[in-house]
Amino acid sequence: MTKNVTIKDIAAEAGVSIALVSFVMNNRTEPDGRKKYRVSEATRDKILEVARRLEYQPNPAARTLRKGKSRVIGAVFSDISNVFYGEIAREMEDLAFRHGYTVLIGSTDELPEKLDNIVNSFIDKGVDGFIVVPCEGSEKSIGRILRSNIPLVFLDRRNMDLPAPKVVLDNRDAMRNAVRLLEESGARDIEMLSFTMRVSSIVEREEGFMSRMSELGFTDCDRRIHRIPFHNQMGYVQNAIADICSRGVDGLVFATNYLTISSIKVLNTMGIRIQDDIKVVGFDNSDVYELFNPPIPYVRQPIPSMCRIAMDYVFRLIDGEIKQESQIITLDSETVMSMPSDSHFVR
Amino acid sequence: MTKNVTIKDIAAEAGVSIALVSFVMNNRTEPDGRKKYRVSEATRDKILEVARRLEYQPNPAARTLRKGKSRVIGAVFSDISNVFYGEIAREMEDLAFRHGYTVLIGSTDELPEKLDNIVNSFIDKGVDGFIVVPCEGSEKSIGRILRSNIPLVFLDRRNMDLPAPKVVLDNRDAMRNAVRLLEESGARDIEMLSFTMRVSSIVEREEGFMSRMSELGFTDCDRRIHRIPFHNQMGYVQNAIADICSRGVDGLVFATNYLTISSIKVLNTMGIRIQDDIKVVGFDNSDVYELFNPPIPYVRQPIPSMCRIAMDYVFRLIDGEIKQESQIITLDSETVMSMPSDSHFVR
DNA sequence: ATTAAATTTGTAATCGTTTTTCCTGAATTT
DNA sequence: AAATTCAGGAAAAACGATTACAAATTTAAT
Repeated sequence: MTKNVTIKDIAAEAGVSIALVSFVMNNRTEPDGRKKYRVSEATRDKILEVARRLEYQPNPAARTLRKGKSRVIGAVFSDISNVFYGEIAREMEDLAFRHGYTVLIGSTDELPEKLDNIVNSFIDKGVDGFIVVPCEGSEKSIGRILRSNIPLVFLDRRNMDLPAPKVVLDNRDAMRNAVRLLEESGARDIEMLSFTMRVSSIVEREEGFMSRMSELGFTDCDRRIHRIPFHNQMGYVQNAIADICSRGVDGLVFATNYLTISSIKVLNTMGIRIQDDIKVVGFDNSDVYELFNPPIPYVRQPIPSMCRIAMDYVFRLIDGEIKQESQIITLDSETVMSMPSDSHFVR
Repeated sequence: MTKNVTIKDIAAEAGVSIALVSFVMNNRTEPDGRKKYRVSEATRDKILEVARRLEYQPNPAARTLRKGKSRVIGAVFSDISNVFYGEIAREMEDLAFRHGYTVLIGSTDELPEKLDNIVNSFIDKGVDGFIVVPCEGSEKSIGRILRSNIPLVFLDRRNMDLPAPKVVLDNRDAMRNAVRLLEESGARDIEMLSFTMRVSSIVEREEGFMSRMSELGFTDCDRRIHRIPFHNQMGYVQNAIADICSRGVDGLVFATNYLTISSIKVLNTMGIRIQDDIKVVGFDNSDVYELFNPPIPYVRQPIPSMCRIAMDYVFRLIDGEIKQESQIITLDSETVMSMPSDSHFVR
């Protein structure tokens, strides 16, 4: 806003060249012991003193322009106000900070146009790397990231065969486990609530469901999956649940946390006793599970590991330690039946 | 990464000067009808064609360096994985996008050192404006923002008498309403669960509680407030709730959403019937409220308005339309009592 | 003392845009 | 025909930092 202190001002004030100031400010240590810029103690101290006195703040734009790196990561999720992504964002923020990076966040609402806007905007802001949860129809925008040569890592979904690491849950196995939990608690007539959206996570969870169900001898597995549109879902959930209950289903699994929670609300409102009239297994953690007796078991994603691995990839891609190619990193889910421990609240 | 297309490449390819390219790319129209750059249709088209063909992406750092504006807002919250801040973040993201801005997010965990780190990092990244939920002891870091002449707006809290707009809830009134809801549902012996943290929102909510309680004729109002430390709170919540219940309290209000939800969980685990053995009113929205019968009423903050107003201030400060000075914008809370359903008790 | 080597510091190019100033030739006016 | 406009465009100076290279100075070696 007002005239900011620049390296030049410091140089003038300290009576040295700007190069020297730059050197001191960055305190470059000889990387390989070879000859490098050295500064006498005296001048170094004087420069530092002046910098402090004038409250020097290096200009990030100039630095970025020169170095070609902004130390900003762009994270593109479905919706940051969804706790699942909220936790991911939090984890990434912490990891990024430890590496001197910050995180820009964008929510797509599963709309390719929004994703496109965000991607363009982030490229325009000069992010050094992307972490993206791709929505349906986002191929074109993702292509732009690739062509811009900005490092890219996919998270949560791998529904595009592009040369980038993909950090995902073993969704198939996760849903098989969910069904198994229901079996163990005595459910026999099990169905699934899912989205029509064809993204890998959803599709694979449905596959896991069908896989286990056919092992159990069911032949109409696909008919046991109820798919509702992602947008304006609440009405559809009500209808689906009403339909499911009318047919005396006694076990229910869900493709996402959102479906789980809204279904629980609907069941509750309808006066259907959860874990008694119908058994359910949740997907992702939620505050509501432990309000039931017994608590609603659920399948949990290892969010910290997912984030750590994904961020590690972007950093290494940015640093040029590895080159970007198609690879899939699959993480195991955890099934949780007891109450979460207190440590859950400690950060 | 690889050589990016610059304005210079386009100029060469189109056989014009770089100035012309810049002019066309920014499509500057004469601001006051005075003499300005004029470009013939032909050259304009050619430049645009070349730019498109070469997939030109303007370099944001260079632009920022030249213009002195980054079009990035820094948002500093307590914890982005808390739904309350998640919703705020989402709202801000949308508003920012409409104005061509993006949002950097930082979580302080109510720790002044973390806030300090975030603030420094954001200043270093060159944000154009700050929206901050200040935590205890963050005066020094906030001072740095002020001295950097970066526009600043406080959100949710106003516990610092500094020259910046403060967009806050009418916390006093909100909590008076919460108590009133309890009165109406028949509670007589009402207490409050709060944090030891002395930030304005908490303090004012406590004041509201005491204000209404003394109107009701209670003289020991302050003794009716249980304050627990913010960090590692779960154990404290358990103790506090146990203590409260042992004294036959029949109504309970909470200073935050976190306290509400964890208390509900504890009460539930202890086998205490909410709205029956003890009546509660929640603070901020939550998925859990409507699982009870009748649903737990709550006090809601007008998040969209808060964000709209706060963002409006930063934008106008950035544009120099207004000058930064101390002022407080107070918003009214809403009390929500959803319809009772025919659901059974959650237990 | 003289020269070579080592240490400290300055010069200038560069990163990619934006923006002010100025130049050219043609059209219009007088 | 000379003077005046004006459209269309080029040149160059910023913006603030980094960094290769050269220059100056000190120290060491003979």
